Formats: sequence, structure tokens, C-alpha cells
Amino acid sequence: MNKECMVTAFSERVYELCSRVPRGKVTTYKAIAMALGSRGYQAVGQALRCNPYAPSVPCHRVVASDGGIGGFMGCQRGDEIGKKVRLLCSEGVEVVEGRVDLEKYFVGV
DNA sequence: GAGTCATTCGTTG
DNA sequence: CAACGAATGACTC
Repeated sequence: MNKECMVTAFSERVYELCSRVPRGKVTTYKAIAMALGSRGYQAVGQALRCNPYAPSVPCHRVVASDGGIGGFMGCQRGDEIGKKVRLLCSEGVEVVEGRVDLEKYFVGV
């Protein structure tokens, strides 16, 4: 079930919001979904799942509502996710136990 | 119309 | 406090 990237109006909006997040900060799927005026939390993740704007759109800057690393480039649980943590750490975000301090790094849209 | 998905919330143990 | 299931919105076939 590996399809090409689905770039639609909704996903475009998600990519734009992701790009809006300043470096060293992170946003949540919920925040993006709310920014779009929808509750499709999964729809947001789905768009990031195959983000055609890859490094341009830092999908790793998007985390779960509790600061947990949702997934990264199709990898939900695995060492590949470590790369996402590595990126966040490189950006200045402190990732602890695969979680981020939303109180400090969460930025609204 | 049915199934899928990187989520979230609410209830129950 | 932890875990499970149900709900939600969007995209593809």
C-alpha cells in the first residue's frame, strides 16, 4: 500500500503550517488540525506521512498532542524514528524518552 | 461506498 | 495510573 504522495488542498495547508513552525520548536497534529478547522488529526498525519516537500517541510517538527514522536516518513516505531529525535535535538529541541516538552517547545499556529 | 492512517478523547480495569 | 476502544476527517480504490 505504498502509494505516491497525495498532495491535495488539505495536505498543502498542513505542509504550509509545518513550514511555519520556527526551528527549535514543535507543533502537534491537533494544533494543525484545529488550524485547519477540522478534527481530522489523522488526516494531518496522513499528509505528513508522505510529505513531498520532504526536507523543506520538516515533518519531524510535528509531534503528538502529548509531545510524543508520532512517526517519521512512514516509520511509526523503529530506529528510523531515532533520526527524527536526532533532528529535533539538532534543532535545539530536547527530546526525552521520545517525547518533547510541549510546555517549552510547543508553538501554536 | 468501504478501507486506511504518523491521532485524540473518553471510559474502564 | 494504565490500557482499550470508539470517534473523526481526509484520501485512495
